[in-house]
Amino acid sequence: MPELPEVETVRRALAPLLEGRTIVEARIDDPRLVQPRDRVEVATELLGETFAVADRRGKYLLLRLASGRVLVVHLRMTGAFIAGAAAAVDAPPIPHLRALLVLDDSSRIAFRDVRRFGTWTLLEPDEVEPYLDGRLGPEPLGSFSAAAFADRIGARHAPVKAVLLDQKAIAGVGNIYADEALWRASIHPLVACVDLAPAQLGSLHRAVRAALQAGIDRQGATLRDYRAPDGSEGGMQDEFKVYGRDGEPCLRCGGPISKIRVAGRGTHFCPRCQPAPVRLAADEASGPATVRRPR
DNA sequence: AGGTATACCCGGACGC
DNA sequence: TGCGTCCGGGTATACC
Repeated sequence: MPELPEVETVRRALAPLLEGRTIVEARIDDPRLVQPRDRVEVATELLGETFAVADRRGKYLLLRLASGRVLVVHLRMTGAFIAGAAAAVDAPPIPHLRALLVLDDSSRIAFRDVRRFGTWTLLEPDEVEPYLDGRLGPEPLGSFSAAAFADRIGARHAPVKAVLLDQKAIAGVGNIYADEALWRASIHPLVACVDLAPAQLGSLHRAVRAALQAGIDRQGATLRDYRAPDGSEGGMQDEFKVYGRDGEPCLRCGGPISKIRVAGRGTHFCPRCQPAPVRLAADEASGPATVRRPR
């Protein structure tokens, strides 16, 4: 599922295809994509617009238009752009096609979405900043200091994994990269942020940035649905330290990776390298046998 | 009130 | 073969 690294990969691929191009045909097939707006209305507003810059904030793709309006796209679980040969007129039909843009160079930009959770939100210039600021915390790969990170999450009582998933805390981290970052920082996903030592907050800050950057460097992770607009797969899934590796040996200590549920999400970690919070010791008898108390 | 937990949307994958 | 259950991003709603 697309998180920051996947969305950034999509942005980089779309930018040269979109920037400077004018929309000569716009079609929105799925009313869900733009609700509560009317799909014909949105398509009509897009028609004749020229793409200025393809930008990103967190997991949102910001397709800035010459008029100052912005098409804010969220891929959610299975949303994907298809451009180039796979979207050409003579290409085979695209399953789960939800929208289609034709540009003034005759190229086509298709949007496919199996689960239909994806959204296209067309915002007026003055709506963009309030929209994003109301939903997102700071950009983790921007000028985001360890001190700012600690200020932001250090007092939270929720499990650190839940806080990493909170887009208002830090933008762009999803389930996969949260697990990867916690492993890199050797922090148990259930530890409350407020219980993290200053050094741990520092190492988590570094780990979040490193995990996301690794994802971008490998052009994202393809588990089943994610594809870049040209249909290519990412390579990050081969680099995962813990995600999807339950039962397999930890790459640091050799012990078996565990899987539990945190904040309603499947959570992978190494019980030996990422020691459980003391608070959990009482639950140990009823919990999974793999959860160990730190020594 | 503030923060946290849960239901919900949707449809493919999986298991019985 | 078929049906029920699971999964998950973000938001609305419930909860404490």
